Amino acid sequence: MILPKDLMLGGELSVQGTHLGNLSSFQYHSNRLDLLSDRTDFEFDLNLLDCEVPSLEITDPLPTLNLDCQVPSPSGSYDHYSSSSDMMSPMMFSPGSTSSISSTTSAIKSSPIKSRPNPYQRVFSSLDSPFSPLVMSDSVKEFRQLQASVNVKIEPINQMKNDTPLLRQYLIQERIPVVDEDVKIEPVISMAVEQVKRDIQATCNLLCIGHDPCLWSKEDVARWIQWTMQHYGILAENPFDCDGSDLVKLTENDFLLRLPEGGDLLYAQMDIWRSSAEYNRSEMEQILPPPEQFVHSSGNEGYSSSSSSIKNESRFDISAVLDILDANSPSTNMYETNGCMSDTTLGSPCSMDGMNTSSVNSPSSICTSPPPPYSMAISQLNRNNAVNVVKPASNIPPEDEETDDTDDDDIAVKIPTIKTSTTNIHLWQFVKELLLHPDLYSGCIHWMDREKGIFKIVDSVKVATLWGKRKNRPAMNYDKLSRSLRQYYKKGIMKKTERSQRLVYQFCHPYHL
DNA sequence: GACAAGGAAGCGC
DNA sequence: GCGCTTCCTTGTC
Repeated sequence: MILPKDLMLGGELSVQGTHLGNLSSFQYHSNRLDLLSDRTDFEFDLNLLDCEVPSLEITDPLPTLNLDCQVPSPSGSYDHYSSSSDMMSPMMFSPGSTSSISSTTSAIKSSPIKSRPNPYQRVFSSLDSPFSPLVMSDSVKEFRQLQASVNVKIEPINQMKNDTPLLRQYLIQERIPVVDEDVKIEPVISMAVEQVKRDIQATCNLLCIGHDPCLWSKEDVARWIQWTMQHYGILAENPFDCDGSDLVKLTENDFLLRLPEGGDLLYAQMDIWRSSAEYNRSEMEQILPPPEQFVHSSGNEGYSSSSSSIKNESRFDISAVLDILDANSPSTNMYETNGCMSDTTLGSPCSMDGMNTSSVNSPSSICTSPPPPYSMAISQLNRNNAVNVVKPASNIPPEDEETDDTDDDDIAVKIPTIKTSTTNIHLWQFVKELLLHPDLYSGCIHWMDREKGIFKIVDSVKVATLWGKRKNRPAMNYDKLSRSLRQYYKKGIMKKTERSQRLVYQFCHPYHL
């Protein structure tokens, strides 16, 4: 179940008269109910029950909220909502999942539960929950004792300094309790902001667009729209024929008018990007002296250009910092384990069965989104930061620097790649890149079943050649490339197709998304 | 012959 | 250590 984004929690949580702290969040997962307060985290295993889960009563100032959820049956499960998903991949719900949640709360009614990824959740997916869960599912008896009633008194969340819808959303979804004013909120804000930056940076790298939507060209907008729609499974033509400055002026209604199915999601994403850009601007204004002062203090006339250019360069300085953060992120490791992450860990590739955990998706019901396809690329940014400062993410692919005029180059040049990710890109990412540009590469590789991630290499020589150019391996051939692809079988990135077919490979969920 | 599958060693980061 | 790259063998089509 997804908490409506405008539902504010924070009131007292008591179970059978025992005060358990202030409720920060509650969630239904496929097999458990989580109640989270600022003191601890209660987890109930629904599989141990043959009865309905306890009802939650939320009293003033909000209307009563009655959640009447059925224990999952073998044929269905509750919508799954986990907090550890990886950023660059959409979190999905199991297509077969069902939910029987009824509510009398206006907030809930105004926010119908949809089997779609929550854009806010996706963005903030990679942060660890600050809670150490207290698992109480070992004993049915214990649960039955607690089952009697859970009374939640809701009190308005105190206004936070620097509060923004973005941060509030993060606090709620990442189970970070909203507390009294005297509690330090800065570290939490910092975490949220850094995570947003990291996610956005990754997307920028992937799409070769700037961080600030206001500065996007029409092409940038189209690229971002296409990418976002694809990741949210929105099947429609891009209805936005405008540049970034016009895009950011659109309201949610404007988005919905243009895109009734999914316009709200796109708007939410745009809102995040816009907020982040504004935050960056304010941050830069604090960090950077005025242009004139810059010139005076540094003596470098190179900085005497317009303030906008200075901001632009600074933006990439920040990227370098984010790269360092990214390099230290546990997300990569998460992918490599079993592909699934718990709610309290960072995203990993998981299954689309349960929405969940960041980063790309697997059959397990716990995980959710795929590992960020750009993680490696980002990790290289720091090393190549100098390049970035001079030439921010551009559409100039590595091939541009070569003098080779072969047809392959002509094609490769069109691929929007990032200089910094040129040689560190993973093969599966490269393959996806080709697959995502059927207009350019359908002649050598194409999807056979996009939903299942099955694709066919039509021209093995060309694909290998392109890969070799990207990796600066002139001796690359299909034999070597296919060997690398087969390595992905063990890693869970790809799998053998049901029926062995020549030159046909299949991505594991959710790497193809 | 082309390709699939996988072992093994090596390399660069 | 990871993610390939390279080389190799064996088997299938």
